[in-house]
Amino acid sequence: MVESKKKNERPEKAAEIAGRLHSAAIHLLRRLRVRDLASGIGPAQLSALSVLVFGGPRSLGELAEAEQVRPPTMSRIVEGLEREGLARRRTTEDKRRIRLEATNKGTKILHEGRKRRVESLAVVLQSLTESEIRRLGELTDLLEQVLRKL
Amino acid sequence: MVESKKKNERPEKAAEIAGRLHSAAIHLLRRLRVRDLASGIGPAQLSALSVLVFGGPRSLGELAEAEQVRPPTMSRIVEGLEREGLARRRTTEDKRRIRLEATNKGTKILHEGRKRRVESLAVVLQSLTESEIRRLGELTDLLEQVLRKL
DNA sequence: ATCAATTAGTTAGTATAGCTAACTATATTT
DNA sequence: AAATATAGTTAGCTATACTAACTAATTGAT
Repeated sequence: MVESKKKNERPEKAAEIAGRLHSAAIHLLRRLRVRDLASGIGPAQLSALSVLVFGGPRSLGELAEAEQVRPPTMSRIVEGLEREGLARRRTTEDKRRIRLEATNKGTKILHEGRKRRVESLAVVLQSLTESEIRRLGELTDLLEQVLRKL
Repeated sequence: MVESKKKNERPEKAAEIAGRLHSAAIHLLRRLRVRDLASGIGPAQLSALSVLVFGGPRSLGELAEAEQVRPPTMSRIVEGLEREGLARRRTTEDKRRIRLEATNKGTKILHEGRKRRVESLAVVLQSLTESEIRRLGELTDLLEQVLRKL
């Protein structure tokens, strides 16, 4: 990467940071995925389930949108969740729609799995100084803010 | 989330940040993946190719380790890259080993694809203030540092 | 009130990406 | 020379993604 000291360096800096963030996200998930597997539930199922648990019941289309996948993909993900007894489909007044909700088992599994999954990351974070942890929290805020605009 | 004002709140804070970072990483990649697809090359192939392009040639085992996947998985990823003419296998002195290298086409595709993929993120970043971008850069440093310990 | 259009979800078929187990071929060690 | 170890591949399974085409239900227009 060639460095530029010209006055308009913001776009380059933004692009560089974007690339590094992207790469960091890939590697973070690769490492945490290992722990996901221990719970016997895939990352897409886990993520969808967490929406139901933390965000409450919703339709398949809404869940697909929240998870940024197409409806057929979500249909299969839910199929897996249902097979494992982690979520259920409920009929609604509008008979085309379904209402998806987490079961007690799903809620429990999620909390346990989430803990295990993020545990190793949390361990590393605890080795940081108080101020580094705080700064990482700020990064997360900023990142969440950026994601809402994306 | 219940807030705690007790003196030992670091572990909780770390766990909470770990969870949010995990979730943010998932959603960041989901959104950027959409642009990946435009290049007709999957995310695993793209990521492996970028190691070859930016990090230079290496064996299959080394690449698998860098990418945190098992050798059979990398074998298939390379198969795809080779089929598309983006990388090639070369024999080495030790005839068990292979040397993987990016082709010119692979190098070119990667640079173009990388740009397009991260473009939408970079656009959003540019809408932040100068100081927010700088802070995001600093915080990305911190995240990379954490990843090295993970 | 009926027929067309829209909406919600599923099914079918394809591709990528992950795993383990078992295999082949080469290199190293005893 | 034979046993062991290492590097990759092959085979077979699962999950996750897509588009296209389907069914069923609702809404809208005539």
